Amino acid sequence: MGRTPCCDKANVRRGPWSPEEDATLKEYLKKHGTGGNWIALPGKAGLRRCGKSCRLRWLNYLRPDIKHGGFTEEEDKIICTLYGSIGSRWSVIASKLPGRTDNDVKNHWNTKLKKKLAVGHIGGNRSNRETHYSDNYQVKTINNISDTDLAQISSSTPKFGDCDNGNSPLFATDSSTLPPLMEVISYQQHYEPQRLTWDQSQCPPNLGTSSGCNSCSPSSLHEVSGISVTSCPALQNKHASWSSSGTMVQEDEIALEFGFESFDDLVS
DNA sequence: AACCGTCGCAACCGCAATTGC
DNA sequence: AGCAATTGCGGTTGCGACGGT
Repeated sequence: MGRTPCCDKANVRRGPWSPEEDATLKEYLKKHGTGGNWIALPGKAGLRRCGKSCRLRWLNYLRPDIKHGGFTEEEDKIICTLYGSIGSRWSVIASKLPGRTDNDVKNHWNTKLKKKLAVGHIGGNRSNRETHYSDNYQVKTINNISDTDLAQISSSTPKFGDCDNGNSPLFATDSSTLPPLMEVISYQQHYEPQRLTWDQSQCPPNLGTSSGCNSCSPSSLHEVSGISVTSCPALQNKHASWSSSGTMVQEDEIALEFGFESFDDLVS
């Protein structure tokens, strides 16, 4: 027994939506709404589409309040900042950007912002970290970055959900397991940047979630604009830097990694 | 003009979470 | 409580547009 498919794939259309299909779906939703059941909707609306496909089309494209393309600098900053705080929770990030969908934000990140982040990253291995944080700050273009590098950049982005009693490499107290690049920029109420380290002693195990810290579990992320380091006791150490060598990373270098000219520019 | 590589976006896929029975 | 159906989400893929050679 496998999982029951959401629709009969042989009998549904796939690929790009035609204007007629768009109009049909729009018209139906205008008259009837979703009826609380997307799976049954295409049949009722006379569309040969999977319910999931209808839902996606509506949410990402047909909704009247959707903005497409043309992300502003302000939106870029918000995305970068939130990504630095919570990682790839696109729906949460999108909820802070009126008219933007999670798919839009995700695409924008993958095609534009990630590259901004990658610029300035020196290699994926730890031996290069000293170089990266030295005075001779080097810029590496996206073309020179391997998938492994990017994966490491991505995986090194701290997430509150990764609060796992210090076992996560992201927050390990053992500097040898620290990721190579990212500084943690916390999305505090006033976008106040924070440098964070992991204080294992402040996040006791068995607090009620499998991750060992219910203060910073994903469930606390519903209202992202309210996130602050104070939501996780283990993240309250605000002053230490995150660098295996102990070298404090210059604020403007952080901003550079996001493609901004200065740290003030990033957090303003 | 033809080819090729890159980019950006829409759509799909599969899994986890939620809901309803 | 347990199961199936449905929804939500993030990662990935496919493809057309575009620019460079």
